[in-house]
Amino acid sequence: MNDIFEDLQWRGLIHQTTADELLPKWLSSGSRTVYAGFDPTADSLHVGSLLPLMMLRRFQKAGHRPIAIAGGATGMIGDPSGKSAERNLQTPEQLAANLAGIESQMRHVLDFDCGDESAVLVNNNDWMSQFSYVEFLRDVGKNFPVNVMLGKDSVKSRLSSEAGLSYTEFSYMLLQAYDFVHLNREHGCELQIGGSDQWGNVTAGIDLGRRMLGAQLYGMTCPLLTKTDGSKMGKTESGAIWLSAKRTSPYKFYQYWLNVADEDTGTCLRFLTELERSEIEALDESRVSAPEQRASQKKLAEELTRLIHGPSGLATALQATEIFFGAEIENLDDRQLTDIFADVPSCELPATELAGEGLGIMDALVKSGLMKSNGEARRSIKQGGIYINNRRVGEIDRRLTPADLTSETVVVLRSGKKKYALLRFSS
RNA sequence: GGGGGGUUACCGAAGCGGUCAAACGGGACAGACUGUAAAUCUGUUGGCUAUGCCUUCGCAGGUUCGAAUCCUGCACCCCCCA
Repeated sequence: MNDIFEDLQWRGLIHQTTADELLPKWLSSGSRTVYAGFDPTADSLHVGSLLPLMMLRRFQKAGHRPIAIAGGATGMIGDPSGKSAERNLQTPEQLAANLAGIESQMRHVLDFDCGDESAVLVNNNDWMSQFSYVEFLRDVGKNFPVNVMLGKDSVKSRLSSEAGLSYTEFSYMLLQAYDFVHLNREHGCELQIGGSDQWGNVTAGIDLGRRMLGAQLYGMTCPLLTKTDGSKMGKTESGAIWLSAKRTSPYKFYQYWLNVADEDTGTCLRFLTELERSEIEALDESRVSAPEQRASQKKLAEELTRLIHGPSGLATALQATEIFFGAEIENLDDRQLTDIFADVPSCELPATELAGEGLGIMDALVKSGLMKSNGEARRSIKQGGIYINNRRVGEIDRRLTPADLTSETVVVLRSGKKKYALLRFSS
């Protein structure tokens, strides 16, 4: 059992704890059960969940038992953290499908089958839905002094704002607090971890545990993973970065991390990877001495892609990266191309188009959707912005023939630096 | 209800009878440079079977050899007075 507390501390992952003095000893003196909450509103987690997920992984590796709790019930109500839109109720089928998707992703990070320290995924709707309103008020609500609740930052800030706070949102902390009590009773869970914005909810759970069970529970929060400009990690103009390969291809996932700004990379390495301190410090150094090599970003992207998408996902991402940034495309088969160009639009054409004179390049560009009109295609070619299989096209009367097929049936068209389209010639 | 102003390409904005596919700025796209960054520089930015042809300047008509530009009606927007 290594000293997890010290490791977390130098990584900067400890924002606040409920027992600064006791916690290190408590963690190193036995196997504990730890939980963190996740949002089951989609069938995949996104990059924002990576930090708590890695936290659980660190605890599991240090010999503790992780519990991931999906907020099937609390997710319907909404944390009163300035969200404007009402949450929608999900059907039980949707929720089940989402949980299944999330669990399959968690399996990459957590070990669900290793005896005493096996990870567990639970859904708080399973026990919340058992309560009647009166029962909940009697068993749980009775233990919440309103003056304490009013003292929480999340409530105070909302009360003084114009938006106000609905009774439902005000009650949110009771639900989350009860989760902790339930997990303690059913699973012996004694520590809750979460983002620093969860502090109020975490401590509410600890208070409730003491009142209802007389139990000594602990809480720990991590800093939020944000970029230096204050925006959230994991968001791009085109949407969130997901952990599911279906929603975000391994290539895009890899590229996201490869493109992290220098200033943010050190934090990401500490928060999201398991690299040794010495290695991370060497990378910090490299960002000063040889920033153009971006060794930190490469390592970060590599570690995370391997963890989430496995060695084969990483291999695909690396191969795709090589191709997307210049390498000529050759010696690949349809399967590999399909993997690599997973995000790229493609269009089917009959193989006969290639026969005889072949298919005019301008025609091909328009049909692929890469260019809106012949005129645009003509311009781009003249400007040197069009490539076939990553080889620049020189003349506008270039024609595609079977010799241009880079695999059994595919020709790869590219406009500019990164815009690709596949033409599939089926017989 | 009365008076005035506006509606131009992706956006903003010139043009006020021919030389207008329409200045200029932004954006976007491409190229060079570069660290797959930022900045910078260059080019392009209605369509086509392309030194020409076609369709565009709120909508519908009209005047004229010729209209984004003038006239009439309609729609929408803004301002001022009641």
